[in-house]
Amino acid sequence: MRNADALAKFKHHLTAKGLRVTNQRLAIFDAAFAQKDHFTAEELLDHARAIDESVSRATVYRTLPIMTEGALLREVDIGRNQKYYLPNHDSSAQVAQVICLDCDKIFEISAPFMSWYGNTVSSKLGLTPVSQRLQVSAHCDTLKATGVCKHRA
Amino acid sequence: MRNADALAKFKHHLTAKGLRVTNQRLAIFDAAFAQKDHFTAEELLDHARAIDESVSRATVYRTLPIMTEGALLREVDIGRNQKYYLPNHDSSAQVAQVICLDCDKIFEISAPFMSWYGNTVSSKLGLTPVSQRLQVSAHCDTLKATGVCKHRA
DNA sequence: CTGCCTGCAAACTCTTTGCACGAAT
DNA sequence: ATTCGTGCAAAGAGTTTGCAGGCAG
Repeated sequence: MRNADALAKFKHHLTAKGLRVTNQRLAIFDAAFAQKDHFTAEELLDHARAIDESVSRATVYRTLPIMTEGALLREVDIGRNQKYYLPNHDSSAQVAQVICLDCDKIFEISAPFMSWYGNTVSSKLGLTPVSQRLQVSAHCDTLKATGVCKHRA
Repeated sequence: MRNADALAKFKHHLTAKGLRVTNQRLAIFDAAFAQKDHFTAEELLDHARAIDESVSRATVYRTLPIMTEGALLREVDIGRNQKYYLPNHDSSAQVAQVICLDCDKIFEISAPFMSWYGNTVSSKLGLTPVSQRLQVSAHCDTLKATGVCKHRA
């Protein structure tokens, strides 16, 4: 999804929900879609403020769930005390995360079989799956061998 | 693992680490292993205090990582703002969680294929897997049909 | 006796919320 | 003109930590 398409989708999502298209929300959108990697709420605030200085932390926190619900962002919770987000360029993709414990990098990996698993297990319990998470925490081989984690930016 | 075995393992883990066997730690252990289901730190505090009134919140929070590291408890993070724990009766088991969004119950499900997945994906990235999490969030079919979630205790 | 362990309360981090002002429709 | 959105600062939840006294080894 190109940013222009995503922007149109965002505006459509807002109006469809009876929400307003404000400069702050647009700045937050732009800041989010300029990121190449996962980001936190605080990082998003910094970047959004670089675009529109008036953006406040509260508005970032209020906008993130709106964008997540509209499938513009994906929320990634890896069991730390803060959540990570990333632009959702393909909302149909089933993805898992591999987290490098040495450099803290999060890799998004295609995992198409995940939904099969969720359906199988849930149906046995009389449940209908809504979402799934598959995460692998791992150590860096290169770090162990050479003392440097090759993934570190 | 029967509680007596677990208790021996706990004491052994403490002494092996140069940690002391205190009444508070034993009360926390007993409280944890008396639970039939997942519990939070706060719930554990309540139960531990029923055994030894002197147990403080701080000691519970300081003991939980010790027990987790010693494989006496398993820590389950389902992306809420608090962690859940449960006695780790079989530390070799690969388990996934199915979370009922209607009654908040957490089901532990055997998922022996998880390690295969972790190894496969990690090796491509030059990483060695340490741990894995597979979680399915789901809605209750019975609730939808009859208005009552049959899993609710 | 030594030094780890403890309870208390304050601190911390991330996130949410009440309020009065401001802006989108 | 209405009503929603906003920034600010305070509150909130869960967890961690500094300190002075207490108990295990």
